[in-house]
Amino acid sequence: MAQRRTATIKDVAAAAGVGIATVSRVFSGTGSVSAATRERVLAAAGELDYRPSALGRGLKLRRSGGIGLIVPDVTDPFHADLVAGVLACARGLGEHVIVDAAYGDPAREAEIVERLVEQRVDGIIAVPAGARADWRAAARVCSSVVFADRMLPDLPEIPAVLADDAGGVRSLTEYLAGLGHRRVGFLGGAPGAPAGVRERAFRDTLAQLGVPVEEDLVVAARAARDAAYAAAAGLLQRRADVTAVLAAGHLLGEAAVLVARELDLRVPADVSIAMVDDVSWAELCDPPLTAVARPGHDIGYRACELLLREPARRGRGQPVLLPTELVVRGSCGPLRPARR
Amino acid sequence: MAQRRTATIKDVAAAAGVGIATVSRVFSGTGSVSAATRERVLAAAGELDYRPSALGRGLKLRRSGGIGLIVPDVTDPFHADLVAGVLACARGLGEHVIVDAAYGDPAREAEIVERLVEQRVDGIIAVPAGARADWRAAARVCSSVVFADRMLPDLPEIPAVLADDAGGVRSLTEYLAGLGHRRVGFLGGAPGAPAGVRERAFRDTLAQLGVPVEEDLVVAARAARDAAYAAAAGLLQRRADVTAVLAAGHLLGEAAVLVARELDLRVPADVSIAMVDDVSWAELCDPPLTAVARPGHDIGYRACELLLREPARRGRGQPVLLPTELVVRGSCGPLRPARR
DNA sequence: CCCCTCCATGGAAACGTTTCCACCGCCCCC
DNA sequence: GGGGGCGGTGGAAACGTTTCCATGGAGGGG
Repeated sequence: MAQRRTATIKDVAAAAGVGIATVSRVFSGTGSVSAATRERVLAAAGELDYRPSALGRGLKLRRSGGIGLIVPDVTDPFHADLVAGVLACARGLGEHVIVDAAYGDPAREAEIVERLVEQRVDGIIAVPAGARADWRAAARVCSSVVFADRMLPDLPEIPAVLADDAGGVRSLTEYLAGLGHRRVGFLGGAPGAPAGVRERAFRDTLAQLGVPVEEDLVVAARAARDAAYAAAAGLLQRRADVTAVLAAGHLLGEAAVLVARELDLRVPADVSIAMVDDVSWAELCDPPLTAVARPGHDIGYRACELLLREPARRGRGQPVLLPTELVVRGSCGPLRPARR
Repeated sequence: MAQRRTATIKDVAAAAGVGIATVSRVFSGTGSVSAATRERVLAAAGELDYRPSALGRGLKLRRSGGIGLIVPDVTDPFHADLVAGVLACARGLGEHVIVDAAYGDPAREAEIVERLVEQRVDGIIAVPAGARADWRAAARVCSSVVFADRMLPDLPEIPAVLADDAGGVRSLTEYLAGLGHRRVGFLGGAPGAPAGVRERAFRDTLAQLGVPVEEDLVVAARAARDAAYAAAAGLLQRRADVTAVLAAGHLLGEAAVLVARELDLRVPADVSIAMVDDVSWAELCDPPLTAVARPGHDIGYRACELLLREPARRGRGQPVLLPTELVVRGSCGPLRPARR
């Protein structure tokens, strides 16, 4: 039982009195093997505690049977959802998933891509941080690439699965405007960030509704807690006349809630707050936060499907857009006389 | 540039006019190669866009250069932290990480272990769901196993890295008792769950403080949102005289907060609430929740270190215990006259 | 001036699979 | 009754590395 080394296909073949080709056929399910022989092979394999080596198979097949997944941060609830979606799909297709976090650093991301290529992964799903990694090379050398949640303007040819952020922000903006708000603050992502879609949607929707956009109310912050807090604090202190805040991400929403509390602003009596990303704490807040849910799990699942099952549909056409959903809770109220 | 197939070590050797052994030495850093030759090899490799294949190397070395990580749910903030810790450590050691989620299902877990063994991972880190997976076999066949956050009583020989849950619950219990609370409800994990440590610590601490434990106040719930909610609702409705609730996990804490709100109980005026797991929403709650922080990131990091760097220290001795920290916020107040 | 050592290098044998090919009976159909 | 498939099987050649071993010089000490 406690054999010197892990059993190989050769050992099984010898033990079962057949050729290695036959053992291979039994385990890979290809070709034809008589029932009796299969039985014998399986028995021998069980006896020896044999597990086929993915390394040997991978070398021969020139693919590892796994995919790579790069997210900015596994700790972020949205990205965690996305990871779960990829895992769910990959499991169904018999692939394992190598996960890594790039923390928004293009250099780190490039390094991860490099490593994944060496692993000869069957494909890479990434929430890309930047164009520094040689995505094209990765796609060419050994695998295909699908972007999730974000796409890179420089690389339109790489397929992507995105949430309909523009639609989400539009419904949020319309909702706030519908409540009578005219001076709505917008907390957005970093200036150059690909999330510019959300800011554009905000501006467009307001324009469409005939509400003038005050530049002063649109602020941008890096995707970090401190930056988000600073941005929110800056906005609410500078403009005491703001009656609603639209946070374009859960970190920004968190900051808005914290700053409002710090400034003793009642929600929604003094300010209405709404955000993008319906993370779990939105419901725990007091009052519960109105938010736009973005389907992180589905994005991951779909990206994985696109990568592994639909090579045909990849590469041509527009990114896949998944719908968002407005979840109205208690953090937004009708316009009241300006505070102060 | 767009070569027919990805370049191999042979192609590089031919292009550089050297033997493949030399190319191998250049890339693996072993043996000695003259500077001039190294230069030539690197140039040729660059020209051909060569990446060594981890598959070939793995086959020869009989290890894949990756480790497996099994958690109940990547979406859970605590486990996400743990994953991040493992990733951080593994990256430093040049190993990749295959992540999968077992959702508390021992059968699924066993299947994942099986797959990881086939991948010939260098080791497995698991937050184990049960003893159904053949952990011993996994450890024997190809890799070593380290448990994180939980251990299995049936398998004391498998090394583990845990949070000092007993200590955390003790400080929480003492804190509540110190505020004068005598009828403290305890929301704990499923009856058979390994988290029994927490319930025991609760009972022991109370006993030590001379506070009698009322069985009626100690309830258990499966690790799911609905079960947690049901348990919390049951407790608070059944015993209106409870003045404080200790939730032994963030899902249970969430449930307690929601139920308290549902029942129109003011926190902490009517009930004090405290929980294990200092997840990010604890600070966003109103009032912010007092909690015991468990070092998820460190647990992951340490488990990975133990697995990859300290094979000597594995196997012998007690599990590694990492300290917790009581974070006092505003959700617990001094005892007041019973509600009603 | 010779021998021993050491560095730089190449050849070749693993590592554990899959799969092409060839082979052998057997059954079925003409 | 003979020939042509065809199901079942084994041999052997890849797949891309690492590494042991052998070889050939160069240099240094006796």
